[in-house]
Amino acid sequence: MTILIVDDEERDRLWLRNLLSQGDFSEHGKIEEAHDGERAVELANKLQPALIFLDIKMPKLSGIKAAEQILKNLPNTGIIMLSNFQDEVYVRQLWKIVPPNGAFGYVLKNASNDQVIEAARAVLSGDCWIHPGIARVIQRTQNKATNLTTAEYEALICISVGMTDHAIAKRLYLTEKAIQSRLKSLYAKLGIPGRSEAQETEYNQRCRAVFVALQRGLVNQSELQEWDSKISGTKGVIFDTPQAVAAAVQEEG
Amino acid sequence: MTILIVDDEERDRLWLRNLLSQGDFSEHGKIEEAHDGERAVELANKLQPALIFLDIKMPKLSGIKAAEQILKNLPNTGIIMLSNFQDEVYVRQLWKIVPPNGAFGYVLKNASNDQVIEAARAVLSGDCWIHPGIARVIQRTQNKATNLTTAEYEALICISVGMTDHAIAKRLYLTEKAIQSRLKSLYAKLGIPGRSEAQETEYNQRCRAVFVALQRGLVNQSELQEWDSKISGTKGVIFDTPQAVAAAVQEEG
DNA sequence: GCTTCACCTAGGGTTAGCCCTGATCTGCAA
DNA sequence: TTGCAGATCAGGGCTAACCCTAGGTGAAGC
Repeated sequence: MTILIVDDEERDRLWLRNLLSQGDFSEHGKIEEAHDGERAVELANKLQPALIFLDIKMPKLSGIKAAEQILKNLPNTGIIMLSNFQDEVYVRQLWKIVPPNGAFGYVLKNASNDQVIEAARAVLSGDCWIHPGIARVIQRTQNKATNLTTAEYEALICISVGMTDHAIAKRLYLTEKAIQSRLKSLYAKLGIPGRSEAQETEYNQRCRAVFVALQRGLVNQSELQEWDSKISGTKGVIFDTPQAVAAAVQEEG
Repeated sequence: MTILIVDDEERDRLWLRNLLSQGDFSEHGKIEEAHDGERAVELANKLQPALIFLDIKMPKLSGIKAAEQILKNLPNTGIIMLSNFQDEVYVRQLWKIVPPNGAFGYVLKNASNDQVIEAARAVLSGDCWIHPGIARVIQRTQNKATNLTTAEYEALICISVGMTDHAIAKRLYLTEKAIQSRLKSLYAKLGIPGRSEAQETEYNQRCRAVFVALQRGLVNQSELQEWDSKISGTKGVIFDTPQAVAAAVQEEG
């Protein structure tokens, strides 16, 4: 049985390797390492490991995207994601790429040694193991009242990088009114009181929404940076929503 | 010579301990450990170590505050701060508490082993060692055109947690016009174009300012969380500016 | 003394963003 | 088919947030 450890930080690779070799995992096989996502995909296809530890934040190819490519060829691979943060963004993304009955794990990097071992065993025997710290995050992504639609999520990202309603509307091929409508329901789901609620505490909803989203891990710093360069750098469609694609095509033709 | 390692993560303590014992640091003394800021201050006063490694983000007492207390009693202690992020907030805070000619270091946690050793040697021989990654951050804190005043920084924090101009003014015992004035110069220093500049890209300055500040590390997530609870929880003065204190006293009396 | 600089204040104007109602269209399910 | 729910769009009202100019204060420095 081969285990693949993928992380760009030497310290973390070392930590996992020591941990795993203390258990009985390495008895029947080897532990291999990769430093980035691209190499991880290569090695996974070559070695067909039973278990892969994948750091999320890596150069070249993120852990999420690497997992997507690996699972395309080898859907039975057990994958354990490693993350520093309990970010809802990542959980959202991960949920989309794992096969319905696939076994995967999600452990935070401050996990105890026992927890990592536990997660490894669970995934190897076909179960999932989710770090307790992000249990409520998962729940939130499945609760209808708090789970954001793609439309609301788009709007959130746009205001987070500082775009105006007008700029967002142009970007998404919608009217400003539509954006305001999206924002309104976004604010509601994030639980931000409006002017009419006459609360004690006054909020600038727009900024408050960004703040709350940040605290909940709906967006995070490095994700936002990517979005910012994507939005300011190029022209055309950002999100692959049907309307946007249609409008973009129509405009060019 | 005694060395003190302060970090709430076992993995990082282990990493440092191994690293230091490989060098020639532990020959003439011991390496001690602490798990949080309070314990660090205790141990520092008791052991009077020549060198202290301090993680910034810790429970009970942050590394910055711990350093402040330690340096009060033992100004000649060499202190090396450890941080995950190259955040300008921390550099700002640190700059205020270190003695003018004190020796200190600032290393990021993704530093190589050699860099840590190098930093330790430098600080022990009375020099400073700053991680290359934050060199430009330091430069920015000393550049007049980009360095924020305390007033602008206050305003930045307030809009970052989502307060309105009105709420900020009430909180800081100022007029809304004063807040707007602060914000205006803040936007200028952050390089955010206004409506009048008629740029291609339109920005909501308020949100954009938060975004830029976040990317530069002028504010960060955990800092903002603290500010938020401080602001929404209590009434009265937030920042210790003279006017605010005076106004608060006058109001009560 | 004077100058400089950072900061607060003020007034008056423009606009973006939030609020409400209501209409249209879609897809989904009873 | 009917009804329900969601998303989009519209118009009109309101206020917070930005823009400009300009005067006043206090501290630091020549």
